[in-house]
Amino acid sequence: MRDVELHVVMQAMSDSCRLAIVRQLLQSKGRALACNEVKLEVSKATRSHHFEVLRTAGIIFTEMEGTKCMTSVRRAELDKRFPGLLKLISSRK
Amino acid sequence: MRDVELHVVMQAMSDSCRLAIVRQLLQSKGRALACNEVKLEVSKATRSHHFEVLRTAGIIFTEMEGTKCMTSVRRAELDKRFPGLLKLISSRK
DNA sequence: CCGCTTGTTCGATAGATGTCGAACCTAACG
DNA sequence: CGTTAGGTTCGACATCTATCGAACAAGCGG
Repeated sequence: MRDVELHVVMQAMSDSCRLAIVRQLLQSKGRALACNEVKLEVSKATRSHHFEVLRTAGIIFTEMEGTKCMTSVRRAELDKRFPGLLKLISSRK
Repeated sequence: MRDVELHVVMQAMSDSCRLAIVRQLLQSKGRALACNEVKLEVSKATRSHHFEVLRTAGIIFTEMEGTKCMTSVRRAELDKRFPGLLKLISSRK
């Protein structure tokens, strides 16, 4: 993930669905959420797709727990590589 | 421009060409640049397209001066609406 | 007035992206 | 073991996007 470029991250965050996902994750104060717990108005398939994009961009981290996949934001890594990014995202605009 | 959403800005910055444009503008310390002055490895048409996208997203501002169009970043507005964004962009990664 | 410089616009094209339903997979639960 | 719940994968599709060359427009400099 050290080689993720800014434009890739920007690209990942350029969709309002994905922005919503990350914002909800950030709001859950470190507690990982199951994909299902995130409120979104799209189908299962689309939802899965968006999580995949975020994962590929190095923005989220997913850990399987039984049949659920618990997801959280890679806060530390992102803050290190792109300081200010998460703050920017969480300030709702 | 008060109603530009973050995902629109992100979308605009999700292309490495456009990121390069904004970075060069930021580096020119407030001096507006002609589109031509910005170093890019794309055709005139494509270049024009990218400037248009940035303009629409409210990121740059263009003023005609003879046949040239002098462009600069809308620093103040962006800093106000999305604090940290420009810093994030200019830190080369 | 002619040609050059600077950009814009148009039409075309190839590739990426968002979206879905349906089929599938795999743990957990009875 | 059969069923369900949570996700993924697979086409399919429509839309968007980046890119280009060519044609156009509009100042400017001689």
